[in-house]
Amino acid sequence: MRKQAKLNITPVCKNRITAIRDSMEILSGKWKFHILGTLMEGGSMRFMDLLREVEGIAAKMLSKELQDLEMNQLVSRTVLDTKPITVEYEVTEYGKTLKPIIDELANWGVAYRNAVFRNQK
Amino acid sequence: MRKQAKLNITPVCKNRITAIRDSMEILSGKWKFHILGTLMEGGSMRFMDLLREVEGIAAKMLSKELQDLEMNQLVSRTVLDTKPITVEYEVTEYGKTLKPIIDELANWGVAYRNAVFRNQK
DNA sequence: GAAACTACTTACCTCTTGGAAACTAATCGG
DNA sequence: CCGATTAGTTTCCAAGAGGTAAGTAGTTTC
Repeated sequence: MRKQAKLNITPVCKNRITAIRDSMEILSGKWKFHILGTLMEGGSMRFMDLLREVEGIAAKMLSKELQDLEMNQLVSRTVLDTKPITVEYEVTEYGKTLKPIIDELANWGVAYRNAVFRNQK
Repeated sequence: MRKQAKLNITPVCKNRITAIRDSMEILSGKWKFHILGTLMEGGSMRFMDLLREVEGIAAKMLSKELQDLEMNQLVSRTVLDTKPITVEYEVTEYGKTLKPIIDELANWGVAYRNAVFRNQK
């Protein structure tokens, strides 16, 4: 008799894995969490503000990532009728549902820093 | 007088952003969350089990990602002295501190699915 | 009229990610 | 000895992520 070695994880778990894949597809890339994190702190911000605040990002990347986020309704884009035209970006109500993830990510990163720091002392 | 347009986000926020970057560097790539999620469900699993359970991953990728995770002490590797040699992987106690992130990610992904489903109806 | 600021876009190029497939090496069953 | 199973490694390759730099276009300021 052949060894079966099937674990057959429950459907619930399969859904979990699918859910994780969905989330990560939407939030993939080097900059999305940074942009969202910054926007959540700063409220509504203009393009140039973000370019200055999100350290190291290039205009091209910022533009592309903002488009992605807008497409997924996580961020809203508002063109203001000011002297030199300005555009305001804001995290949508829906985007704010990501706050728990971002907070957990930030918490873990802080704890990681502390752990590494302690170990290297 | 030149316009200053400096937001000067607080140091607290800078740390937050740095923390997010740290987390994402360790957890980057297409498969880390999947592997961790699967291992958290399955307890200790062997290489071939993971290869079967983590849908779509290739041996090369699984091997590389497991090495990364082991290096960061998120997963432990134990060689067992069995007839055909087997290797068990397990999430470490430290790795388990990632559970909140993974849970939030899964929750959000489920909610996202539901939202899309409702909108497309 | 030149320079500067707004918000981008475009072109080009490089480096990394990740997939497919084949190969290694040890051991066991028949 | 052959084939299967274990846990990988190696090689080759394609696609995409992301960086640099320059260009576009409208408006305001000097």
